[in-house]
Amino acid sequence: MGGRCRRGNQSNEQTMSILATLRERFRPVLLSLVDSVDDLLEMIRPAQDARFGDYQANLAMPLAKQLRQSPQEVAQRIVDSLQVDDLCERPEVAGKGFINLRLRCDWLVARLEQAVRDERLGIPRVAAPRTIVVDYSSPNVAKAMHVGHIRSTVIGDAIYRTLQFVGHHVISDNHLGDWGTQFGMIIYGYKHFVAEPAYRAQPVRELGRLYKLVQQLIDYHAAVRELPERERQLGDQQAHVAAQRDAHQAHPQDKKLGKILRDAQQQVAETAAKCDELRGKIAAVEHDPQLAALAREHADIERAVLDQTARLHAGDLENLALWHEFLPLCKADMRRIYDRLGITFDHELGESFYHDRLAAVVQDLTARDLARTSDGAVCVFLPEYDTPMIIRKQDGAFLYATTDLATIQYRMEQWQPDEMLYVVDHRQGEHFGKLFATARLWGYDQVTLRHISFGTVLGEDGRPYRTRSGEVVGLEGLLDEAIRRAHAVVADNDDSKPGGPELSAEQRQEIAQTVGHAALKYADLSHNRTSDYVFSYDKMVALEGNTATYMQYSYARTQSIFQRGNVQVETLRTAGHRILLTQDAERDLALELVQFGDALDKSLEDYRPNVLTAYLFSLATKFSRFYQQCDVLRAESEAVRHSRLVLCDLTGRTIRQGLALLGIGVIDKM
RNA sequence: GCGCCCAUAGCUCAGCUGGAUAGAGCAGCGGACUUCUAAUCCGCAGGUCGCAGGUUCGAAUCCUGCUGGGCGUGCCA
Repeated sequence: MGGRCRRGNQSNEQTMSILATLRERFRPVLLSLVDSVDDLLEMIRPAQDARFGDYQANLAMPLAKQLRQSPQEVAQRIVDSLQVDDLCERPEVAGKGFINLRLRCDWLVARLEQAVRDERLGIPRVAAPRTIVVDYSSPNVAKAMHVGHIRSTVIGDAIYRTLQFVGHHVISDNHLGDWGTQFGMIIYGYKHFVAEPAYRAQPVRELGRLYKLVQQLIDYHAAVRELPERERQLGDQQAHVAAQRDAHQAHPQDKKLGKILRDAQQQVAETAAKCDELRGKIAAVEHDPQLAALAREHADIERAVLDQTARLHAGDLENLALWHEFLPLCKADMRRIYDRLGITFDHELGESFYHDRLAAVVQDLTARDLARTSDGAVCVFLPEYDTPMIIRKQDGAFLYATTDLATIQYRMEQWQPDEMLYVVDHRQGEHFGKLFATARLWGYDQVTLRHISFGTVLGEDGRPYRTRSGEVVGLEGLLDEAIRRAHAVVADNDDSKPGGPELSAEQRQEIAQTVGHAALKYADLSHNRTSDYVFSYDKMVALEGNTATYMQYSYARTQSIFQRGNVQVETLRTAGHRILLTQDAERDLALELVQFGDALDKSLEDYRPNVLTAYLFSLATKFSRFYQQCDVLRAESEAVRHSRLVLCDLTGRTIRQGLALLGIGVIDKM
């Protein structure tokens, strides 16, 4: 072969992703034609259709305009002076001026043979590592984690792992909600309602019950207060609808009136639903004599809870002691779930950590004239927003925004990051917009602050995912169910193996865990993070098509071949076997393998894990086809057999590595 | 009212800063197990890319308007 060092000492091109390599080859050619070439280089991309080769450059068309020549002519000029003969076949100009590139087989082979010998599969570390803080998960420790926490946790973890793999200095920080009203609620609940034996037996469970109880009582009083106003509103809106209906009937063809009527009707429906909800909350308490009694005794519970919170924040010894007692319990409980998911953080600096810095933040912003008092609250007014960011309430309390500012300040002092990523749902977009704008005014204008937003997890009815009774779905139950279903499939498949079952009960259980957790994570990661997605157990654990299981299955097949063939993988890697790409399926697989780096680059471009899942799915598909069409162990010759074994090994390693970056594990046998 | 987001095949979704005949998976139909795991593979069928204009050599992609939906909107996080 010998082609792999053809350009040897020239650059680190050997390890660059293919796209980057191709772009560097185009750069000098384009620079000889025009001044600004970066946008044009972006127009080199993987071919959409195999008929157009492996890569295509679409830059001749826009260039033709500037140069006042025909696109075909421009394309031909570029091709004529393009130096790619070592890595591509002769480039072709096609259609309206597309340049089609097909990689040479010997170049592909050289790439692969290099990857075989490299622990990192030939993926280089970035030349200029950045320090990046990734802020994700961030649950309220006082509440059990629920379905709403999956996306932030899983997406954040995948971004963290991927950034780390490509060589950045990444710091993960779980910004726990450990200091807010939730703790005031628990403290109040503990002081008034605790069942001591239950607390001694299962403290977190009892704290959870207290939290819910206090919440219910607060909701009750709020509902009692709010209902009359809502009913009055409903009456007004119904009268409005009646008036609009008359108007509409008088002018049935007037579209505007029709729309006004529909809007009014919709408002009525919304208000009616709201009233029902409030009545439901009231009824739930009043129909239960014990709850009703508690509600009467604790008429002032809302204010009392705020008071407990305020006392905690003010350093009240009793409340602080309770907080110190509860927090480790809650955190340990939370840790259990993270352990199951295989997620760790470099730091868990919760809201409480920043408590001492909040007053200074407000003071500093005020001193710099960035904040001023308005209606008794300290506000930062921003030109691009109608409403200010409030950093201290009328009553003197600090807010989420204040803590976030203190957090930015701390992170900048402590870690001097180049970038901070907040993996938080899209509803907080405006909050982060204001936060970042304020931070920049405050002087943090060098760091890149980014809100990595994501959509809501919906139920199959298209509404935010809830249980049938309307409660949020606990994360732990979700995991259990995923594993239960995975187990059923694993057992079923094992039972139906041609040679009879191969797995022990323990193995099945272990596999079910890996497969179940993977299914849950993958369902999330494979969707574009910015869109809402419909959660479905059936789809998630379908275990076929574009799922983690399909990849895990592909991986298991690679390992199974080694086992059946008694192949020592270490020996295989060091033996220097040549890779032979004779069948289409082999070349397709080879091309896909070599594009791992491209996939990582693209996935990180906009922090979209679904780019990586799409790559892995495509790789697994190419492997399945190869597996189907090319005998490995019974290959026609030793040379082909070795070549194919090496391809299997590379595929297995790439799948394992790719899934690892998504926080998903593999199993040798399933 | 204002602001942000969304609308692509029966269903769930991709579609990268505008590029060649819009792609997957599921569901449907038809094939392939004496075979390294059939959790697979091959084929067929299925779309006026919400509607109407505009920008351009070229628009699912950019702009405007409209329709339908979601979310946010001064002291929650």
